[in-house]
Amino acid sequence: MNRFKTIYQDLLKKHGKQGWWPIINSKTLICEYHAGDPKNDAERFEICIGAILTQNTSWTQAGKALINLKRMNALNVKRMRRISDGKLKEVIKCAGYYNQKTKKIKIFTEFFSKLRGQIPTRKDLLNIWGIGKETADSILLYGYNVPVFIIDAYTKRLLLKEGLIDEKAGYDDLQQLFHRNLEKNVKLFKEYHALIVAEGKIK
DNA sequence: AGCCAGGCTACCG
DNA sequence: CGGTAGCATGGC
Repeated sequence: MNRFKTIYQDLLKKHGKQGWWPIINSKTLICEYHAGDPKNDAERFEICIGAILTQNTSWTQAGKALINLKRMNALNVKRMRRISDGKLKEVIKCAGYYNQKTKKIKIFTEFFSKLRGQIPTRKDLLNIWGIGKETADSILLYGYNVPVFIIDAYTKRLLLKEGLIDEKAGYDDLQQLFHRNLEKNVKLFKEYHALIVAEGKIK
């Protein structure tokens, strides 16, 4: 049993199942965690927009912005295209960086519409303005069930604390560590990343 | 009253 | 190339 697996088991024991990615319940307009795979393109689009909104922002704030969009029925390509930049800025304001995020969402929406149900490649995602490694990997893992391990600030802090990396390790270094020490299992990757965030939050 | 939040881009040397 | 300022609001 390697260290990466025991850390996972410890975190699972401590925090319980997280069930990411949260999806808005259409009736209650509440973000729910049920750990199901995305059922359709609408849910995938919602996950992608949520991933952009939560960049360097707490999910509490990103979720509010997402619900605002859901309430005005703008969480689909057709409506998102029609909404003005000014209006979009207004409703996502609570998630911060609203000028940049408006531009990112608009650009991403065009990309998404051209996918027509296909799974995007990581390379294509990274070529989109506003989509970096963490956002791309979040979209792939939670939106499309592609087994890529997501690295974030919490992940680095955790591995540093465990003495498994040094300070100068970068995103790709950390990702390789997880890929080499765990079986490529989508459910495991989803839950593990969520648990790392849960652990990171409480301090 | 600061500091931080589930990053990314642009620009600097 | 690696390093870093700027983006912005809300919660604590």
